[in-house]
Formats: sequence, C-alpha cells, structure tokens
Amino acid sequence: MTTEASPTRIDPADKSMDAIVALCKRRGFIYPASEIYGGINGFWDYGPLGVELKNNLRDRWWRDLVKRPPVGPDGREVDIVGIDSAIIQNPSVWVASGHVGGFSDPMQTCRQCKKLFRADHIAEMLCDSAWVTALSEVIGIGHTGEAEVDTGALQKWAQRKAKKLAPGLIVVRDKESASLAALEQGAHTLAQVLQVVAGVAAPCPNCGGDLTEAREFNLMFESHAGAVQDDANKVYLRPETAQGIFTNFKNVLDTMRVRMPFGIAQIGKSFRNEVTPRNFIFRSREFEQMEMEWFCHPDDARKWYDFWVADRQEWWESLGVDKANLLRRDHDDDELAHYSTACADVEYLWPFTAPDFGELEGISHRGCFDLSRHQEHSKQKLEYFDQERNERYIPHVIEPAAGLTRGVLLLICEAFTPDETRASKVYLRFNPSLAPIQAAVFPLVNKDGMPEVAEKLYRDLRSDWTVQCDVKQSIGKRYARMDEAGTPFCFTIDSDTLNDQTVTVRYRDTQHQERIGIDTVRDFMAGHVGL
RNA sequence: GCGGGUGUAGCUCAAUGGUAGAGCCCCAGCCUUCCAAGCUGGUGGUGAGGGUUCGAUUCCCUCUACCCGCUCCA
Repeated sequence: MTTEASPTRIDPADKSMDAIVALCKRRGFIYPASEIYGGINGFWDYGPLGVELKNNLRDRWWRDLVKRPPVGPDGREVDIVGIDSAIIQNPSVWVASGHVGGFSDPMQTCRQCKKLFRADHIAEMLCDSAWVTALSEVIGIGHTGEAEVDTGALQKWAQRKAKKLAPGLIVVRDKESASLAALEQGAHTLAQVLQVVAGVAAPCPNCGGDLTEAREFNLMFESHAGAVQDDANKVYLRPETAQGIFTNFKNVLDTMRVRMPFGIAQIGKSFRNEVTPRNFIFRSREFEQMEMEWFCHPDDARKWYDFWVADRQEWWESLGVDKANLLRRDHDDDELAHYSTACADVEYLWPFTAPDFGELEGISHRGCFDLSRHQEHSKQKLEYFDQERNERYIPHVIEPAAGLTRGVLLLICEAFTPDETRASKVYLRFNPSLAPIQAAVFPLVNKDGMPEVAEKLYRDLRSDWTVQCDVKQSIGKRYARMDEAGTPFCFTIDSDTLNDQTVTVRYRDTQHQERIGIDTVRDFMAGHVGL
C-alpha cells in the first residue's frame, strides 16, 4: 500500500512565503481583496479552493467539539452546544468586556531614532535603559534620591560616550540649546537631570530623543446603526466572537437544559483594525475565529484548563500536522492579562517566524471575569445554581480560541512541498479529508467511450465528496494540476476499464499507481478520505 | 504610524523618451493509451492618479498594494 508517503521533513524556514502566496493565487485559494482596485491592506478573499479548505477545517472543528465532543477527564463525553451571534451587538457589550477604552494601546514614536513604543511601557523601559543606567553612574544619582551634579563630568559624558549610547539626547545633538547651568546649584533628582539632558520629561528609552504625542489607536472598527451618523448610534464590529457567547450564557442556560460543566462554541468573523497587518492572512483585519467558552465550577477550573490545553494541541496533531512543527507555550505570569490566572498557546513553526514559533491558538483561564463584568454592566443575574452541590456561583471559564483563517494558512504551509522532480515543481500534501478537491476523475484520452465512463464515475462520487472531472489536454498536465491543488487521488479510465471494469488510482504523495475495480472506488474513497 | 525594499501578461523575465516582446501557464481545435509531449490558433500587461514632454512603461510628484524591521495579536 502506498497511501502514506513519508517524505523527508521540510524545514519550514525553507518554505518560501512568496512561493506560497503565488501558489494560493494561481490555484484559486486566496486572492488579495478588491485586487482590481489595487487591493486593500489587511483584507483577503478566499477563492473556490480556499473556501473549500476553510469550510472543511471549520466543519472538522465543529464536528470534533459540538457533534462528537472529546471525552473529558471524568471519562464522559463533554457537553458543548453551538451558537451564532450577531457581529454587531449593543455597544455596552464592549464597554463591559473592556474593549472600549482598554483595548487600544496608545503608541509613541521617537522623532530621532523612529522606534515605536507603547506609551504605558515607557517609564519601565527608561529604568532598564542602557543610556539611563550609564548616565546615573556618571552623575552618581540612583533612580531614587538626589545629589549634586558634576556638570563638567556630565558635559564630558555627553560629548563622548553618549554620542554612541544616546545620540538622541538634546545635549548630544545640540549642546547650545541644552543648558546644563540649571543643574549647577543644589541637589537634583535623576528625573530633573533627564529633563535637562533630553529636553523632555520622558525621553526615548533607546536613544534619548523626544517622543511624539501618544496616539490613541482603537482596535475596533466603528460603524453606525440607523440613519443618523452620530455618536448616539455608534456601533462596533466585534473584535472577538467570545463576547457573543457570554451575552448568551443566560439564554442558553434557560433554554437548553444544559448543566455545569458545559461549553458554548461559535465560529465567525471578527474584525480588528490592526496597526500592521502582516504575513499574508496570518494577521489580517477581517478574520475568522473558532472559539469555545467552557463553563465550570471554580474548583474544577484548573483541571479543565489542563484538559483543554492538551486536547487542543492533540486536535491539531490529529489533522496530520507534524508534531515537530507544533509547540505548547505556557505564558509567564507577567504576560497574563490581569483577569487571567493561566494561559497557554499552541504555536506553529510558521515559515515567516522560523526558527521561532508563532501563535495558532490560545487557551485562556479567564476565571469569572467576563460573566462578572456582564453581570455588573447589564444588571442581570448571570449566576448558576448547581443542584448537585446546592450552591450558587458565577462559573469560571476556560477559553480555547483558535484562528480559523490562521488554521487555513497552517494547512497550506504544512502541505506545501517543493519537489523539483515533478512537473509542477511543488505539490500540496493536504490531509485527504480536508483537501479542497478530494479526488479527480480523468479519461486517459477524450474518446473511445472513456469520457462517458469518467462522467458517470464523477457524478457518482460527487454526491459524497468534492470531485473534479477533467477531459482536456494530456494526462500528465492534469496530474500536475491536481498536485498543485493538493488533490490526494486521481482515478483514470483507460481502454482496459472498458474490458475489465478497473481504473487506475494515482496517489498524489508518491505518484504511484494501482488498479482497482471501478465498483470499489466509493469504498476506496470512504476508506481513504472518509465520509 | 515611522524606516527600508519591491511593483512590466496568471508565472519567470526582456525592452525602449517614439506601435511593449519571449518562454512557460491558460483557452479553443487537431492529435494523444499514464505524468506539464506535438501542431495550429487565441485571450491577456507596464499597480492608480497627476506633472514635465509633440510623445512617458521609462524622468518627477502623490497615492496604493506586497515584503522586511519597530509594535501587536486569533
């Protein structure tokens, strides 16, 4: 049997993103959005093959969580229901969630060295800054306290070592306009010295230059509901699907006879006005998420957190992703959001991050933060009465949140396999059950009754799988095209078929061929692709 | 947002201040009995706008998209 090829592993760093982007467009996976108008930064369109791939991944996630959920740590299948909430919600949702106001990060740029900083990080970065440390040694003042300043030594430092260390300082750039005289009398703090040598109170941690004003940057897209476009009817496009789950927690509880612990899953578009969309569809402004909120008793939250972190990584492995390309990374304590007690990422070895890994899915222990906030803002009771425990509580939440569109990129990157020996020079090694085209049917030549047989087989398979039939051009060209599209199996009808009712099946990964009965093709597909 | 790089056909690459070419791909027809074969024909392009010029793909300006870095995140 030659279904499973085991090619030597290709280092993701050797996979060219340019080549992947070009293939995606050439074969109808992903196009730049509104390309005929010059495109638009941060948006991408999914072509005929791209949408099949995306739908297959989406359906697999839904199947494996909602329809055929995993077995939990207590040995029983977990209970998860789905919802599909509106992209636009009452704006109060985003006030409660903290996205209005809190989700934007004011940024400042240094006018001298052009580096970009988060405004709320500047003070801390100044403390750690190499040039500030050097300065404090020269003048003998620590980060706290005060002392008299030897302006002569300071002057000497400014004109020598600081030229390399902090070229942005005003005393370095323009010693005339920086008056060290102000430091000659009495004792001074480090902050006062910084003000004089930099000309500003909070200089650039990197070079000592002056920073621009903090620019507010709201990550949420805004629109208006209704005829009048004023602030009174301002609405937001959701930046995550999760909040639609929290706002429906009570509805699901009241209508679905669910009991703790249980989950609510949702797949859908989210929108973030990213400062810098990058790396093809990896970070785009419109993207699709697959999120599940797992509600449980506070005492059980840690157990479930551990369960879901392991389960989610295993799920990606179950799609055929090379284990060597997946990594679990637990967040450090100082990395955690204030409401979160634990967070882990499933990371992938992306071609553009290699040799580093980059985030694919995050599993967050959110405690009771979200439901508490919504209870507070909405004035609605979001507690759960647990009959078994005879206890009333706000459930704790474990949130596995994956990027669907990011997952599509993973599948493409993972499948991308250069092969100089092939006509196509590259093929996509998709898991057969996820491939956008699962099989192709070819008549070897377009005559002698073969096209008719091919047509019949094609129609027969089409009801259960995504199949294409192609009668044009040489057989080699058709195989090559299917290699690039990632079609795992091609069935070819030749003159023998007419006599003995067999067809050739050609395996994408090995290019090997074998003959099987035409009446066993359905079984073959069921066995190799699934139903 | 700032800095650097890039932008000629679907792809790879030419060319020129004076009618933008080739190979491959793609499409049609013929041919073809298993891996982009052959023959004939065909579609299709200077990212967008403005300026200089008799004439701009070429020179200048603006915008835009993509890639890299700072930063952020599903």
